[in-house]
Formats: sequence, structure tokens, C-alpha cells
Amino acid sequence: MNVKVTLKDGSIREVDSGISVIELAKQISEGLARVATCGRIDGEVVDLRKEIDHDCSLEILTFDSDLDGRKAYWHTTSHIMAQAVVRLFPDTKLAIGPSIDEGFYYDFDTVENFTDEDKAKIEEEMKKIIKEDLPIERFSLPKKEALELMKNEPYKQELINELPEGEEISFYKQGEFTDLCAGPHLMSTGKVKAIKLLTNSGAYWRGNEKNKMLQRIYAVSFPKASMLEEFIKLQEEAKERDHRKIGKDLNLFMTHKLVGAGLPMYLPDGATIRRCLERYIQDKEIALGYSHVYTPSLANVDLYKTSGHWDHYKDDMFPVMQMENEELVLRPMNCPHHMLIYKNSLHSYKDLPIRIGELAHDFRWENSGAVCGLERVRQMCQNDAHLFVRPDQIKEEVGKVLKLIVEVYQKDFGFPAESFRYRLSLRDKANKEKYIDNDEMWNTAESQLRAILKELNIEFYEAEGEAAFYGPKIDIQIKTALGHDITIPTCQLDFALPERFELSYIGEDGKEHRPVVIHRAILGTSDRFISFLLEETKGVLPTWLCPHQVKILPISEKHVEYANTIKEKMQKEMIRVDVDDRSEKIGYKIREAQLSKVPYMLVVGDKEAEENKVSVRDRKDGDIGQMKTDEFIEKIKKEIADKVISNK
RNA sequence: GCCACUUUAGCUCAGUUGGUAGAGCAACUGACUUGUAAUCAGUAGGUCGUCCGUUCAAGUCGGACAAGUGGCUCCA
Repeated sequence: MNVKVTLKDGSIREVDSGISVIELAKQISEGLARVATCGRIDGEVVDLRKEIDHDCSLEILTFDSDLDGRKAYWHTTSHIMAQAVVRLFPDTKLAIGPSIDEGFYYDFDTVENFTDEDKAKIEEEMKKIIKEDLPIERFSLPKKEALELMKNEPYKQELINELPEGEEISFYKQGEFTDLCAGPHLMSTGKVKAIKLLTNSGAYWRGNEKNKMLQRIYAVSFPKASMLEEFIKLQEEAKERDHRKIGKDLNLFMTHKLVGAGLPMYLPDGATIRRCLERYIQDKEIALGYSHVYTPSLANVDLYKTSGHWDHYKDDMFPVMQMENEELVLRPMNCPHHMLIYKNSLHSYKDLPIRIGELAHDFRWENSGAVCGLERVRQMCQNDAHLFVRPDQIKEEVGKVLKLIVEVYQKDFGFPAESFRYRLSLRDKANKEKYIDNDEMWNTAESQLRAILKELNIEFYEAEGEAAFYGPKIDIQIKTALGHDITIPTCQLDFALPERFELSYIGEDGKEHRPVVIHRAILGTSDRFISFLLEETKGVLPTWLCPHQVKILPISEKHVEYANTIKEKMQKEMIRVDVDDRSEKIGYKIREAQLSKVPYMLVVGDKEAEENKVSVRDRKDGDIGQMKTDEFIEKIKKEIADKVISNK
């Protein structure tokens, strides 16, 4: 933000581009600066005196790259929306209306739910309020008077009552409408130019499902109509990246209501991608000293009573199946099985760490409203492993896991580092029944993970209430094309399950010691990883993962025989190759192959057949010229060599 | 699970005020034998998500259920 301000003595001072709008506003309210004379909106220098047409101690706010300005802009629009709703539906009670990353929402307690028609009316009314260009005034009241002013607004009263005693409580007034608000806001409603109501949905008061459900309307606003158009365009692009759309277009997976919600079926091409990924990650793990096992998806319910899952995780599990005298459940996690595998033999301190991995199917009851393509499912395949370590090995092993994550995501897949945020997931100290009760254990585990992250110089944030019931985690969070914040890789520290299963190793001193368990998943689950992969790559997968790596396109039926001979040659080299032998023009075949995102198209006709060559067309660069068939086979083998041991 | 919306051919979508369905692409057949992003013609394909109701008559109106979509809650 680059702004010139006129100081009270009349001198003009340029404010650093690094200053935030809030900071500038503070300077103004402190009397340091009076009014800005020019600033940038959407990159263009404009005269702010035109933007700010009355003098008060309000903030100067513009919608440019400054996040604070953007938030104030949206926040103001949310007040305009609330004003419109109150005008149209006077019995509405107001809850909260904050700005969010992309726009804002407002929660209303209404007599009846909003329909699409209501939304259109609200949008019209908002445009009127903008046209009225109502000045926005800020004032503050002591608590008692604030409560009196909001006597008809129970949600606002609840909020006021929670504010600390003695604090000034600020309000913003525009025309007949006044709302409790910390600000900041624009100077008047007319500053808002382009608005669009997006979706409405139910939302619980304070996000607690025990509270009343309110009506939430999401919306965006911009200072220029063109920016709104741009926003809509970006939204459409995000839809194109949606893994469910790509999955359908490329025939990767399907669901069927007879199978059930959240239970996708992988079609041949999707199954190929998954098989390659699973082989890849297992090969990586083998190289790092992991041993893989197979364990059943069903277990006696007592296993989970022993592990503690039954007490802490029951609601997320499928119900017990009672057969003869046994009570069986589908497993939600693999840890208990792996604990028993560890316990199956005696271990020396010299044997540790022991790393037990499995591509294991887990079953979790997800709310019907939560399931989403491959991203949230009710049966998933975890790329799971449990590392049984001595306490002195925790740091090294967690470090190795984090290193593997970086290697996979950044080196092998080339995903940009900015896509990921490291989250230290801690317990919620106020909600003790959710977690295994052992404060000492929690404190040790949490501080150890924090120390490791710091030591490795990894930037992270802490989140209370995100831990597993048995221990804290380092989760790697990503934001999907759909804007969901999800975990893919995870690394968890667990002192609890070793205790519960009475695990031990024989130490140097000849006595029994308790190992520590590190739970980790690199791809997370195959399902969620594929959803992420498809969205991140827009379906243009690296060659080693492509279900169809090469498509041979004969110019005419005369050339099908030659096409088939090179196909056989490639198949022997474990390349996934098809021949398009239909009687279509070459342009048509290329178009189809291109849309199916095949990395290499080999056009073959008389010229190629004579010289035992192929004309290579790359999906990104188009025609890249002729080469000998053997030369092409070597090229593609080289391309996939470091990811793949067995390609089929 | 909760709130809102959606569900018509394999896919993408039309379908006027209720009078038992259309297009494009795909598929199939035939002709064309093709040189780097769509050759032409023809054929076939649907109890309009399922069930119940209103009506002389329901893709269209009402209800229940299911699946899907956007959120909330939850979560790998």
C-alpha cells in the first residue's frame, strides 16, 4: 500500500508501501495524519480525496492488494447485506457477519428460510442501499448502554456480554441501521460497486451443532464490475479442476447409489493410477527399511476397547456386527493390529526402530453431507505405517518422516511448497474426555514435536483440538481447488497405545522398556491423494502415472499393422500403449488423444513404416519430430525410471 | 446428521400455463483411407432418481426416501 497522507500541519508524507491500512487508520485516528491524498486501487493510482468525502476518524480503506483493506471492504458489504435483510424481513435477528478469505457472510436468525427469490430481493435492496450512499459513522458506548441499544438482538447481547468489562464497545451506523462491530469500515455505502450473493446455507450459532441453526448467506463484492467478472471466471476455472469432474471425464472412478454414498469404485484407468502410486510409495518405504504386512479389515470389538478407540472413536465407527458369540467391527484405523504384530515377538533395543507399514483399508462413518468424491469417503486405503522407536530415536525418526514427505511432494511430484502448511495439532485442554487422560504424556509429546519442527526450521502453526485421541500430530494441510482445508500427510507421536498394549523392548540394561510409536501416512490415503493429485495437475499426470502413456495413431488402415508391431514392442518394455485403429481422420484421433491427456501420441504412416520410425506428438508441446522407435522407447523408460520399478 | 438447491439418453443439457419427451457429442451401421485438435449419411438408445399422493391426465403440482451439489458440524 503506497499512500500519501496530509499531516495536520499541512505537510504531505508518503507512507511506506509496507504499511497496512489498519496501521494507517490508527495514525489518522491518533491525529498523526488527517487524510490520504492518493493511493492505489487495484494497481492504479487514484485520488483518495474522491474516495473519502467526509472527515471523521474512520479508517481509510481501499480494496487493493492490502488484505486489511479488502476485509474492511467486504465487512462493509456484509453490513449492507444485513441492512437489506432487516429492511425486507424486519423480524430477523442478527448474528455475525465477518469477512472471510474470499468475500464475507452474514448469519441471520429468520422466521423462514431464504429462498432463491429472497436472495434476489436482498441483492436488489443492497444495490439500493449502495445507491443511497449512506455515510458510515462509528461511535462507542459503555457496556450498559450498548446492551440497551441492542435490546432486540439476543445474539448481539450475548457477544456484548462476553466483552471484557470497561472496554468501549464500538458500533457502526449507516442510515437507519446500526450494528455492533469492531470495524474497520469504508466511509459510506456508496463505495461498494459490484456485489454478488453466492450461496445460502444453514450454519449453527457459534459453530456448535447443539445451538440453533441460522441462515447464512455468502457473498462477495468488488470496487469494479470487471473484478467481479474475474472472480466468477476464477470460480469456473476451479470447477474445471474439481477432481470429480476430471474423474468423470477421464473415466477414473464412479459411485453408485446401490453401493452407497462415500464408496467410490475405481474404473480401470483410475485403478492404474492407484496401483502405480501404491507401488511407488511402498518401494520408497522398502528402501527406507520399512516392512509391510497384511492385516484384516475386521476385528473383534475388544481390540478397540483395549486400544481406547471404543471410548474415544466409537461414533465414527460402523456399528458392531454380532455373529454367534462374537462382536466384530470394521476397523477405523490400523494401529491396534500393528501393535499386536510388534508384540508377537521379543525385541531388543538394537532392533529398534521397527517400521511396520501397510496399505490398509479403513472404514469410518462420515456424515452424508461430508462425503465428497475421493476426498472424503467411508472406506479408504491408508498409506499407513507405525514406527516403534526408543525414546532417544524420536527426533531422528520424525525428522526422517518429514524428510520423506518433502521428497515425495516436492522432489518427486514437484508440488509447490506454498501449497502446504505444517500444522502442529494439539489437544484441546478444555475438552479432556476427547483424549487419553495423561497430562504428562501429552506435555512431553507436544513439546517434543514442537522442538523438532523448530530444529528443522519448518514454519508451522499450532492448532488446539486437532490432535488424535492418543497423541499430538504434525499434519500437513493443503487447500484444495474447492477451497477445502484438508490433511494429507500426517506424523503422530503416541505414548498411549504402547502403554495400553503393554509393548516393550529389552534395553541395554537387560530390563524391559516401553517403546514410543510414531504413526505416519505419507500419501495419507490413496483416495484423498488422488483427489489432490488430479486437482493440482488438472488431470495432466506425470507420465509414470498415466493410465495410457502412449497412443499410436495410424494415418489410415494400411498402417495399423505397423502400429501393432511397435505396440507389441513397447508392451514388452512394460509401457502402457494403445493403438487407435478406427477409420477416422488423423486430426480426429489427435483431438481425442489430446483430450484424454495421453503424454505421447505417435503418428505413423508410410514415411514412418519405411524407416521404422515414429512421429512423436507431445501433449504439451505438440509435434516434436520423428525418431527411431527404439529411441522413443528409451526416452520414455528414462523419463519414468526413478519413480517406477514395475510399470504395469 | 443439519440448511438450501439439484436429479430427463453413456455424457452435457432443452422441455413453454399439467395433455405420456428433444438436441449436440458418444455408441452402432455404411461410405470415405485420411498427415497433426471434430469427414459425411443413417440407425438405435429414456417407466424423466425411487415410491406414494392430487388430477380425466404428472417430466411438469404435493409428500417421503435415495443419490448428488454448496455450506455447517466432523475429518485422512
